[in-house]
Amino acid sequence: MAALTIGKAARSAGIGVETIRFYERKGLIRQPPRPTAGGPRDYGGGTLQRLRFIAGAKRLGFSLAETAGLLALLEAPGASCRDVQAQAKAKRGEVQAKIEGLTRIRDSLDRLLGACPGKGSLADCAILEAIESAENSGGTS
Amino acid sequence: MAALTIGKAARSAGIGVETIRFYERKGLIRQPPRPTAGGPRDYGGGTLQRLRFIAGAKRLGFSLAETAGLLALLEAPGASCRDVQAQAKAKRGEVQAKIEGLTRIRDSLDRLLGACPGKGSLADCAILEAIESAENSGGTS
DNA sequence: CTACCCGCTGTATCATGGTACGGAGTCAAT
DNA sequence: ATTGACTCCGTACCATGATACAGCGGGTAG
Repeated sequence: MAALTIGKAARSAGIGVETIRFYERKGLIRQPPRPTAGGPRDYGGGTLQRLRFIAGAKRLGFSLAETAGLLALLEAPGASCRDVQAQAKAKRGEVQAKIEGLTRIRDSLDRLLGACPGKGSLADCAILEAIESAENSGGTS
Repeated sequence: MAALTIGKAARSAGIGVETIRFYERKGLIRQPPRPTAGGPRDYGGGTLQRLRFIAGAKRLGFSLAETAGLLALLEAPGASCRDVQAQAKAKRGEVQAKIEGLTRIRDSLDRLLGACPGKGSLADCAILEAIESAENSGGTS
């Protein structure tokens, strides 16, 4: 396993060098020690794995703080699968709520697009009128 | 129409005083002139209407920059309903794309929740494994 | 030998949408 | 007369997730 410099690790994880350093500052990963022999730090092994984990969690909608929690679980001695499942369930609920909010917004837009003549002066624009009178249903922004 | 101070306008529009000043700094609304007679500025009439408009646009998912565009249309001499409709259609597309991305995320979470035993040690956790190997489909975050 | 890329470090900046605070002035009620 | 509520103004700060840049040093390629 050839030593991975930060640049190679970044490319391998599909993120930027600065992003890795940002994660270090945020405590998501530990900065590898400088080799006693000098030279660049080694981002291979567990560190690269953690970087990939962060990328994967991000794809699933986890925030960095939540991802940090999952990473902490990974290292907790008594952590169980149930803990992870609870996090995933909570996230699923959040995502579902966002979907519902956005769906309401989309439907409102559809309704307005249907009601708007689409030509002529602004005075006849159903969309602007609706925004002004603000009788649209609220969404989880 | 009794003169609306900034505080009353804020309550009336359901936002904070600081938020109104923030919108002024951002150019979304013009700061009303100080009355020659002294005393507080008057946020009634068109200004309050604009504040409500901003709140309505926000509920429909428009960003402040986009809302500024809509407000500019409201004042443009030659603006037509078609311009507004184009913005709304574009926003609908964005919202739809976000919904699809989130739906993929939700489905991934469902799949993982189904595959995960939900008890036992982390070594058996399908969720963590999946995050690490990152074979989940990407989402529009 | 020099250019150039890379790593290392610290700090600054960006976008987004606000929120908070300090200090001064004004106004009405007690 | 003093308190309290409010405005006004400027500036600073928050979270989130990065991104950029300056300045130093080492190794390699031409």
